[in-house]
Amino acid sequence: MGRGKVELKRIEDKSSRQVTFSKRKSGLMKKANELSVLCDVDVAVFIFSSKGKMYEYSSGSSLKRILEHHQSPFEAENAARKHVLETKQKCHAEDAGLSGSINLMRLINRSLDPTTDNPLNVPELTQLDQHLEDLLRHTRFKKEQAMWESALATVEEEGHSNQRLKHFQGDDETGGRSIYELQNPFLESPSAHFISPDAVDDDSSPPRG
Amino acid sequence: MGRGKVELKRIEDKSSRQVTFSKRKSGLMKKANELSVLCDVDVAVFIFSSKGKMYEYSSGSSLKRILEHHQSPFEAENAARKHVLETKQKCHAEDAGLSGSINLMRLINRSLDPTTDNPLNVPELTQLDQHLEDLLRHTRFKKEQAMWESALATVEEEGHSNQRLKHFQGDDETGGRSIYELQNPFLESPSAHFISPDAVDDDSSPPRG
DNA sequence: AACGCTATTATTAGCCT
DNA sequence: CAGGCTAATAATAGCGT
Repeated sequence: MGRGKVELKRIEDKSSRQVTFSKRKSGLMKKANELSVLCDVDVAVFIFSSKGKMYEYSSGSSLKRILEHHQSPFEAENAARKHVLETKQKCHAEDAGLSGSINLMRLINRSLDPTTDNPLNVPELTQLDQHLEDLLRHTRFKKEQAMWESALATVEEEGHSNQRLKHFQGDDETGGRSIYELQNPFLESPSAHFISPDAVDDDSSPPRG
Repeated sequence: MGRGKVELKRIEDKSSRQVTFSKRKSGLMKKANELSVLCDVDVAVFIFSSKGKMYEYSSGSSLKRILEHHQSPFEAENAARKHVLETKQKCHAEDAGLSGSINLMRLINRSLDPTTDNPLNVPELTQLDQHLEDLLRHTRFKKEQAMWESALATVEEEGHSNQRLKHFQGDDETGGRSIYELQNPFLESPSAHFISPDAVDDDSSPPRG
């Protein structure tokens, strides 16, 4: 929508690409905000320019409350899940875990962006720390569960092709011990990496769209 | 833009709100894609409906490579930073850490969404586990660093109002030991929560916009 | 609830300053 | 390069099916 139609391919001219970026970026964020308000949903938009600069929009409604109340995304999810299980209707508050994860994303992005102009402060880092810890615990639990299920499926498959199902419901004399010993999801090498935490400031043209 | 102008407030009629959501959601994602292609940037859009369902767009260019190569976002960030430090020009590949974090966000979102129709499988959970571990290490390093700086600033401040700066550059006989003993960022209680990892499947109408 | 159809409004490409 | 301007294209609200 302009003086001429435009085809969907990278704009080669650097100058007009920059202009188009600026215009369309604000357009996108306006649209995101409209969607959020009109339809009462949480929206987050992240844009990473080729220079590594991040631009962000997020409809922080329940977000800020979550941040202020120092609630972990896992706690929120847990509460949400309980609520879903209890009522299964009237869904309206249990998105806290999901929209809360927008906040987590923001923290992660800021923590990973070496060119950000406001790096995380200590309370934010502490919060991120706790969130990550919760998430890690949650992830490992899920992994353990998934591995069990996977192993169970395998055994069930084999038992099926051999004779009958007979998948240990209390009376297992199949010879092997138990599926629970097939793998231990918690035994993973910590995979250490080296870190060079110097902050880089190469902000020649700070954007403010 | 339609038969009538619309004001920016929540659409109260549930039906038309749903229709508008569907239409504008695809519109937003189209815009996001256009911005990504035309301006050669990475874009991610996350939408969380009030029912807790997540919709997502992301311009997965370098993303998939990162996922396939099993690269942690921290490694990516580290590599990116090195590259920035070395060349400081020709920025084009070092956004891997940032766009890579989009992938992390996707994993996190899927892991937190109890209503997703494709929960994380074991390789994905393993990958998420490692990413979170890296991020946690990174975050704690940053926190430690930030605490030191904070403490240093405090001491400097006090020294300033007392006499002179004199902030330990090797010859500190100020009486106290060292700022490094003021706080230990790694001493945090693990903050255990209980977990109810049942998967809930309440997918009455799976979206496909 | 999902699709098609316009009348309308919204966004913006190319210029100009 | 950052703002206006305007012609022109794009998105979509309200209907009908």
